[in-house]
Amino acid sequence: MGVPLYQAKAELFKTLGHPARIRILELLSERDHAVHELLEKIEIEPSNLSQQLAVLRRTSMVVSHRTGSEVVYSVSVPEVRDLLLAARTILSGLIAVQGELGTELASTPS
Amino acid sequence: MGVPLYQAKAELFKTLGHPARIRILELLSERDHAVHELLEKIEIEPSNLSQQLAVLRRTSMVVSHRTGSEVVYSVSVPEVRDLLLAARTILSGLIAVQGELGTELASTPS
DNA sequence: ACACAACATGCAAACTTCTTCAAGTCGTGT
DNA sequence: ACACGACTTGAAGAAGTTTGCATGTTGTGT
Repeated sequence: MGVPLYQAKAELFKTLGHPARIRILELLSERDHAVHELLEKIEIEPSNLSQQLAVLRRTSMVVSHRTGSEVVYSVSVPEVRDLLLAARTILSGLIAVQGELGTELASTPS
Repeated sequence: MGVPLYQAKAELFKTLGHPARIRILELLSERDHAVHELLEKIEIEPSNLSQQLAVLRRTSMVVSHRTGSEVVYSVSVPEVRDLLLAARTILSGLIAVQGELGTELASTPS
């Protein structure tokens, strides 16, 4: 076996750990987008977008192909959408937990 | 609204983007563990483990409480397990994609 | 052949994260 | 009160990431 599974997982999550890359994947999981379309929807410099796309390409999370003068990107594994949804669920769980912690702190008698 | 959702997601994933933290969450999603139990199962220095636990604590992904002389950690949001499973699914999807890419490259006629 | 649009790449500065060591806190047993 | 085990915290250097600018590459229209 090559890399331990937990390390591969860590690298996958690290790849997702950037706001621009999240937005890209959210947009691509709706439908394919050309780079200039992404550029319209994400506030970021073109070269920066290219860098972030390169990161996603290196991990094979997205693939690209030229169509005439534009380059179109798509997600390579549709389950990415599930991952983003699971994240959303956990996020609401987390704010609930943080709420509890806050309440506890405010209402602790001693 | 505070922080945009995609940024909160990115931070969640960033928190997961470290092998030790993945292992911790995997172990804790099975059952609660005291720090010295984690230490037996994860190859890492005690102070480093503490640092990683602190990261998970800051994001409220885990909570801790003392029981006598030991400190016991637990996951605060059980859905974390789903996220780890989703990651595993995507990972197998990814190696499949990478396999395809390799094949394509090897078999391209021109 | 030339100019232009659409992207990608190289690189350096600014910033963040990781790792380890030394020092500190908090219970437990004696 | 003292020593010890179980953890946590602070700090600093090493390592990795992010961002933007300048420069390249590759198609398209003229």
